[in-house]
Amino acid sequence: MKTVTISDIAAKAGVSMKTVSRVLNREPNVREEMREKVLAVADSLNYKPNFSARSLASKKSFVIAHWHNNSNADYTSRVLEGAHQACRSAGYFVVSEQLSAPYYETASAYLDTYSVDGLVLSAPLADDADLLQFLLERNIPFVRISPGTQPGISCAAYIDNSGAAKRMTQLLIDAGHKHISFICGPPNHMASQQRIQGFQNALKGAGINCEDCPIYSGDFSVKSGFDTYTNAIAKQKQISAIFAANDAMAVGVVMAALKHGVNIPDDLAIVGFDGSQLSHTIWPQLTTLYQPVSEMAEAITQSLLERIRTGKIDNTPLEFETYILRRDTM
Amino acid sequence: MKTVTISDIAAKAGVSMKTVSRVLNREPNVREEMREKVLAVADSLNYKPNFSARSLASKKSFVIAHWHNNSNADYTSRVLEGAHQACRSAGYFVVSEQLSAPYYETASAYLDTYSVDGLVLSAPLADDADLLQFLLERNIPFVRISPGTQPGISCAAYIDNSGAAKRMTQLLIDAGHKHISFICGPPNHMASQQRIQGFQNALKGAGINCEDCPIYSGDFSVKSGFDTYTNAIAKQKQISAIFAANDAMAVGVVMAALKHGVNIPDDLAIVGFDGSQLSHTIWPQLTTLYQPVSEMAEAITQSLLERIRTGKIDNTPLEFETYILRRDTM
DNA sequence: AGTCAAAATGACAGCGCTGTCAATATTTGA
DNA sequence: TCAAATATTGACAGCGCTGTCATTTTGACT
Repeated sequence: MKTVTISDIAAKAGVSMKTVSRVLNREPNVREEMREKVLAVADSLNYKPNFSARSLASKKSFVIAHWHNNSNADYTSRVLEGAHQACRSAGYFVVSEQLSAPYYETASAYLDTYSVDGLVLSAPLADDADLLQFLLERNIPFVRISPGTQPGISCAAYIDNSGAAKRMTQLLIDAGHKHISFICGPPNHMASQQRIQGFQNALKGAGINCEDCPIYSGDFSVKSGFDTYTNAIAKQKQISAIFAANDAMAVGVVMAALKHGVNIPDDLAIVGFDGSQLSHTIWPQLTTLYQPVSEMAEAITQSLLERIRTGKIDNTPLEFETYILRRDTM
Repeated sequence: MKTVTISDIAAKAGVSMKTVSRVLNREPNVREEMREKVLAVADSLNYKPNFSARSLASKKSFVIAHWHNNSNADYTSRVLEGAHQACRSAGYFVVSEQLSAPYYETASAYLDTYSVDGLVLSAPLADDADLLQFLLERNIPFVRISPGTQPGISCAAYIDNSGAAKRMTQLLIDAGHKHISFICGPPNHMASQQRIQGFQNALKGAGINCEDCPIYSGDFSVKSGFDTYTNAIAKQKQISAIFAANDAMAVGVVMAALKHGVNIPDDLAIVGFDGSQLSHTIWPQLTTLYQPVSEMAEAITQSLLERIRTGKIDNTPLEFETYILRRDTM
């Protein structure tokens, strides 16, 4: 089966190769009738473009890399799914890579070997200062999902962390809780700070004494939630609800509370933040806040492709809606 | 910064482009001193090969696709990691794709658009008869991880399911359990059948009455483990241990048992099979059987690359060792 | 030294496409 | 109506590499 090339199309349509190329690449300055004729011929010949040739001639790779340093495979796979979705129609490949520290060195080695047209960075890698500076210097297009720092240096997908945390806290308050503990993530993580902010706003709005609502910090791992409950919260019997800044820590709290024989949610309500797979894998199922990770990834990847195509930089952040998934733990 | 090409190397080394190409591609029939000189010059010029050009000229894509239909992101990410590992040194890309049903149609559409040199299929996709036939017909090199059917049609990575299940069962028996229930996976899944086999072998070897040890079937999901315990096992007080054919179902059992107020492991021992991330995320941590998924993927990918490079087909299965991770639930 | 096969090397076309720039067609405006 | 401006199209080189096949070198054996 002979490969069909644009020169075959050109011959059959009675135009030049370049015109065929223009049509296929949606370039401007082609008459409508020409476009239609070429498209029809291409279709009749069952033409499939050759990426390598395109890539060689145009010096683009048609590869988008997704880099992460997140051991949460569920989160990563949702990001990847969205990125794929965006790339499929544009004819781009996505390769997903778990980057190892030191990030910018690994990145540098990677980019020496493979050529990529753009990068999708997901949190917390999206906040690695060295890596960001490196990418900026090398002038490699990148976008970020839920970065916590340096807003404005790239296009990014966000959720309203503060607002969402406030709504979640309000839910707890409405249920009558007055002693609510919050477990936040790493202190340098802006998203976590924003969630604390929303938590405290809700408390203030309801006239609840912040001193009754201690804040602890974990590291976003299941273990840190488990340990925080065990070491710090278990003995404080007046605390009737715990809000963890992500699902993994919330699950850790659930597990630790279960171990202490606590009745969930009657004696202790627990809520998380993420809408992760894990949140409904466990029993009791976790009440959490759903983030549309896959949609965020798709949109941000689309904007990356747009930037690559047009060369125009538009760093307007994309904000996404979240909603509470109310389940067993409150 | 001008791109360094093989013709630059050729000029500086005083040889022809073709000789440089031979050296760079490890082709035979190059004198040792020539090889060394070329390599030295390439290094001094900091030469980086151009994939597109190579690909265009050689009609290879240097892309390996990993296809799966597994919603278990943890498992998939471990496979991907291994595949990456194998491809990195060979200069291949890996793209990972969740294939949607009907598989062979999606596959066909995918291969019409993208060109790939080979495929890594992970279970249960590795057992889709239509897809396999399609790949065989199109003569696309592929390898499989833990296939349950049609051994011999491709190179594959295996573990000794029966032997491993036997060892795990023996552990339970040695701890004094005489009423052990087994939850298997989908009946057409050979790995699951082999695990049942091993379970029953151990029972027989210990002279335990199989009728005291009922077998139920789930679908490898957390929910099916949860439901099986709740609907079928909970009321059988004599059952003192449950062996689930994978971690997800075992976790479901743990969760359901927790919900029933059962004391684990004193009143009920539970063991899984996989060594998944999930197994140690929950409390109590699950005793499980570790499978070296990532290593399996790496080895099998290596053999795929070998087949692509040499054209030689060697479908000798690769068998891997497993070991029991003993934790809280038994 | 001479012969011949095998090993090593090189010349060169061309993979399929796009960028550049020149050529031609069409529209605009006076 | 005609020149100038603009839109559309085409010719062709060449992206960096490998496959093919011809040529040269080497080594083994008379």
